Amino acid sequence: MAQEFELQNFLPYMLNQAAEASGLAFQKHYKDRYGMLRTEWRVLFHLGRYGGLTATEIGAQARVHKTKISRAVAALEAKRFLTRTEQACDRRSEILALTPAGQAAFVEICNAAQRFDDRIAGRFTAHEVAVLRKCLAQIAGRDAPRENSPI
Amino acid sequence: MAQEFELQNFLPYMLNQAAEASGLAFQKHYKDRYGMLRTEWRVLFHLGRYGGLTATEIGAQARVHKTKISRAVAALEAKRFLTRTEQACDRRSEILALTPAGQAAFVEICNAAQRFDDRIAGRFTAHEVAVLRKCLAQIAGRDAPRENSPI
DNA sequence: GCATATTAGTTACTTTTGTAACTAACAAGA
DNA sequence: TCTTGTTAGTTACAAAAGTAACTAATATGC
Repeated sequence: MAQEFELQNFLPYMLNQAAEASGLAFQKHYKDRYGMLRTEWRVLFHLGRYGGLTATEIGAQARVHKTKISRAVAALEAKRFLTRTEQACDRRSEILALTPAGQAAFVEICNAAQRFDDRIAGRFTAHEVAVLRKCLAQIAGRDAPRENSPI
Repeated sequence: MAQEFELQNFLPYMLNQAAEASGLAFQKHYKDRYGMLRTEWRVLFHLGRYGGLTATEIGAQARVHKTKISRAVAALEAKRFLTRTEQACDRRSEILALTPAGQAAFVEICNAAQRFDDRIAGRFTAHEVAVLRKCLAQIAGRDAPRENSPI
């Protein structure tokens, strides 16, 4: 059995290669352009898309551990892309919101992402893309304990 | 445009989530069981599958940077999973080969991988899996400068 | 009100990875 | 032979991610 096994056809390996390749290519829109890390771009996205949120809310939506959120928020704040606002009712957490500069970056990166996605999808038929998305969603949803796994 | 963009439907994001979920689930077969990192398992695979190779040959086949290979080889050697044999003709490189223990681990992990792959594929129709593999291979192949990128 | 538990977030420490510089061995041309 | 260049691999240092422990604020049960 092990004699016929090929890493090239192993789905987790193929997924990893495809994810790395596309992720690496997309980096230029947030890393090269703004010096952001992936988690920073994700936090930026959630704030841009859903408005003022607390760090915990972002972590829950993005399924990212609070440590990573904390670091990303600090980095975005240093870049003047977001501001924190204390809440009177609960002084433990703060509402995070994008500054105009953060908003601008959000819009630009989202537009680039949309074009990037279109470009990948353009290589396949509509049916193939539909199947791809369905399979990816399925695989991401299952097999993933996820609650607190990617810390 | 940025207003409608959804990270959940962004292919690089979906690929990343699916890769992480499946990769995390498969880890137990090499990390929990043998304390190996992913690159170690990949090196083990190449040696098990293709026999004695030098570090550079593995790196070329697996598209992994020599630094990562070097560290993986050292770790596998410490676990007594491989041995190095000097070449008289070129004393810069050494032929790497699995020990019986390394062979055994290779066989066990490959078998687990085959079952794991079957289990994922089993959630979809044969046609869907074919489309998925085709798309993944395409995406991994393009968009990837790869030569020396993931160092 | 007070002890205890929970929640939000940060900080410290460890492991892994990225990047670059380095040593050693070989190759090739003057 | 003696540079100069290339290749194989390792090591050193920096950046990032994982893990756990921590502080501060709030909630809960008595």
